[in-house]
Amino acid sequence: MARHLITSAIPYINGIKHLGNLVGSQLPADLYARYLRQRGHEVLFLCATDEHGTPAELAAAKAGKPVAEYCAEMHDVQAEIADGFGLSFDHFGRSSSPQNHALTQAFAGRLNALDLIREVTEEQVYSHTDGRFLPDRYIEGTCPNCGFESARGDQCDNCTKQLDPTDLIAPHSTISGATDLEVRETKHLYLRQSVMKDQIEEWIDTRQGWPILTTSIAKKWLTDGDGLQDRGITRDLDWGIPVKNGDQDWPGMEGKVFYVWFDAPIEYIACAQEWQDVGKGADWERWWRTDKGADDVTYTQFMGKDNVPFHTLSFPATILGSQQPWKLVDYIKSFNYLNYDGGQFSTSRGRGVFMDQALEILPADVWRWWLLSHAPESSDAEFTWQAFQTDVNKDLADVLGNFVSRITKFCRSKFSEAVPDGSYGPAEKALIADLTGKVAQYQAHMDAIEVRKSAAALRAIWVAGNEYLQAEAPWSTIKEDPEKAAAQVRLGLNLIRLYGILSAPFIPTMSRTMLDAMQTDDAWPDDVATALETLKPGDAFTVPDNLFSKINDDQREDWAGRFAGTRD
RNA sequence: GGCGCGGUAGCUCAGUUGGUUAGAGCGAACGACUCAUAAUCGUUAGGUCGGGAGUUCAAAUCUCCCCCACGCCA
Repeated sequence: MARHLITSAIPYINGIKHLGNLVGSQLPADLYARYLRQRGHEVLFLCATDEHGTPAELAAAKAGKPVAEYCAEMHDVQAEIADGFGLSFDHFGRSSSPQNHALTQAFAGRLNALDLIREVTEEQVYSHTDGRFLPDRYIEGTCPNCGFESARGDQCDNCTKQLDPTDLIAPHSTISGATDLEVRETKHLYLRQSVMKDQIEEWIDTRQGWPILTTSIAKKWLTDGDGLQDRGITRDLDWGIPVKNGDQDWPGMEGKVFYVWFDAPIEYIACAQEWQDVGKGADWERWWRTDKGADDVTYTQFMGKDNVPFHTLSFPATILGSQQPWKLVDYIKSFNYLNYDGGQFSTSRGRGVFMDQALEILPADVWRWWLLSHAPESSDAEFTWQAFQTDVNKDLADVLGNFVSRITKFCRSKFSEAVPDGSYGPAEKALIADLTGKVAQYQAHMDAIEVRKSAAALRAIWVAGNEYLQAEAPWSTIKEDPEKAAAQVRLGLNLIRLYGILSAPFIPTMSRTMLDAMQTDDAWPDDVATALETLKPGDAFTVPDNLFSKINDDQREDWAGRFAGTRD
């Protein structure tokens, strides 16, 4: 038994995430957490909402609510949806928690004491009407280069010229349209990542077997141009963690908050404190401090590729820079994007299926199965309704669901709703040998967090049951040799149990249904032969309703139209 | 413009350190079966591995050039 700390990239607070976000971090993290728990390992699986920053303030304003209230509500909404998808977080925290405030301030103080923070005076655009400094992308104006009227403060989308907000002709705020903008001097703190370049690079070089996607992104940021750059860790905003030097005030930084990229990953740690403080666990430092018991912890992070730089460079810079014995990540599993029907999912245009909508139209397990079996591991993946329909109908209804159905109904009609008696012969032994190999493959892929391959291996295990039944044909056997047929059915019922156990990380609800119907436990099959003897002659079972109803063409067309764009 | 991940059967994808007739699933055609959600099982068809040049006894796999798609950055 080992100890595994697992975190999923924390989703931003301003709205409900789409399926591409889900499959890029939370869902595969849940798959892995569930699997490790089933194998008997001690797991702490954490996630949270990322709540600070300008987008949260603007979303709250649009909703007409104070930002703290808005975030609290949206956190509960996201928590409920996560629960609906069966995401088995040990705790779903909030980056705005008191624990994260204190910890983020403590890290800043520590880094400052070690001379890894410097103050920089820079010019930023202030909007009187909005009453705030405007990030570059919230300023638009006419491009001085090409005359394009909607050039943004950081770049002109028309001629692609790199811009400063002060270059724009007739600049205005995209929040309010205000033109009463003014350039002001403001002071910010920068984390001196540049002096830590070698240390971080050295650390990354010690990481073995990371996905190419992960290391190539990290290396690029380390070596491109002038190498790793210092990065601002503060902003002129109201909503965030107040800048403090540990628990002391930071002269000159009054009214400023930490930049969201700095406090968000620290929430991974603070989340464990929250987990303890709400009474779900104890001794959180045992998971995070290598001097307090975390040296035997394996820490795995899941995230989309856009988050890789923060997890390979920024967060490690924070931790390494502190020179404190915090647990560093052991393995980063990163994902590419899921595209929607030939284009991108778009939150702003409401293109694609969002998590709440997905649960409205189909059970979570259906989404879990399809998304995980098509996880964008090696390259971007593509969601189409046509593929989704044929894939889940085939895999979940025809291969798995129908297997359960045909066995249980056959047994009920020819024997009873109890496991019949009969001993296994050569064909059964051969199947057990075959499955022993297939289960070993499945485990190997799950251990390696090869999501698609795991799904394929699991499916092959399901198929093996249908192959066996088709070859042995108990419906024929029963006419000449009822005892042999009884053995075949007994094996079939035990296969349902086996499938229920093995499938649980992917489709926990259907697995539960299968195991409940077989009225059995969910012990992992360390030995397949033994596992397939678990249901004994005479053990009662029930015939479950069909596990999954197929998606028909009308539904598919209806949904394809409904989710093509413009949500709400 | 620079960089990165890719470009393998109609579709979605596997193909470790270069080595026997390039694989899987879906879809298609045909056949078997009839317990089951008209489900299942089997067989077959389908690819000049984006294009070109090179290295090698041997390249989807290495090198160079080009094309395409996506993404990141300046």
